[in-house]
Amino acid sequence: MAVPTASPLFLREAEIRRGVELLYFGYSHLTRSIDDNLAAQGLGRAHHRALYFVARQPGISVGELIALLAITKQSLGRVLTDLAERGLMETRPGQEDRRQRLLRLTEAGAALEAELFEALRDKLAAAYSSAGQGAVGGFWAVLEGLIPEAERQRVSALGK
Amino acid sequence: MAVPTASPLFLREAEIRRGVELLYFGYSHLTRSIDDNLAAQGLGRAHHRALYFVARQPGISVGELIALLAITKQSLGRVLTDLAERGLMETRPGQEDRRQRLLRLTEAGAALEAELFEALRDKLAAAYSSAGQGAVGGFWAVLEGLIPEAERQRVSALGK
DNA sequence: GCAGTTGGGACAGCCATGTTGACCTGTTTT
DNA sequence: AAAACAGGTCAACATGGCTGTCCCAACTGC
Repeated sequence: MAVPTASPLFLREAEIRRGVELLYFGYSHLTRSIDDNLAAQGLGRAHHRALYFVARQPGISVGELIALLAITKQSLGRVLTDLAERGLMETRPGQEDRRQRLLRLTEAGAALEAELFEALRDKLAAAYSSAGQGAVGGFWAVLEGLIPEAERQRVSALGK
Repeated sequence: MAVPTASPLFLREAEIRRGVELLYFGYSHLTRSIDDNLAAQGLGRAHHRALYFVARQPGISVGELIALLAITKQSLGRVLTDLAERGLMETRPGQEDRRQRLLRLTEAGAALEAELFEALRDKLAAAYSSAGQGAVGGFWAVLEGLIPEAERQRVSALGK
């Protein structure tokens, strides 16, 4: 009866709440850590997400980026326009399908992305390090479990 | 020289990017999983955060909640007003300091929070389960490392 | 080769949620 | 009694989501 693992739904409430909270605060602090730098460039988080994923996958099409970020054409269009006007991003027509606009960062864009990434890296590296090597795999595994199958492939493909 | 762990900053870029991406997508999917339910009540994510933390710590003061959420009095005030008008939350003056308005959920509020929590629990329990028991500790440990010392205490205190 | 679909851009307007600054009311502290 | 504090409120603004509509150019299939 009183076997600890016998009533997972009930007993795990504390573990679940802990996970929800740590995920919320961890995510918040990581993202906030670059807000000042972004604001100094006149950019917001939405700009950073575009910058980040284009850095990660140069030549990505607008449609693919929309699917990845799960936002609308309109929302993404705004930030892409801003980034292009600031000389941080540029587009080239696709070779196979010339309707596509393949996105890539300019040198300035890549430099900014690298600078922002540094802050993320420092924070996350410190967290990896304080948690210990073994923890990182668990961290990844749980987060992967939160991502629906279909999307998980898209995400893994980023590390292509 | 060529010891694998000898150049952490350089070698870990891939691991860091993986962490950034999984954290982003994992957090996104978890939060999106309750958006429909919230929207059906005419509420947004900001309302849920207030609901969640008041459920977690009944009798929390407005000031403490502001500190926890790291938003302004104005922003929080809007959602608290909405929640009170909908009969989901109520306030009582503090006994020791009668300037304080201590927050708690009404029965209806608690019921709604429980319903929303169920969805979070299902998603996160599935992730815990697919990742394996051992992974959960690593998941927590890395996230804790992302939270600044001062705040970490506030967060741990939630499980009081 | 023409029709329909698709990739992308752009306009207009709405909503949620964050921000600041100023000011008011009570209550507590000194 | 004065100052500090908890909280509420008003006004105004920014960001970044959303919808709907319309357009163009390029690709695809009959």
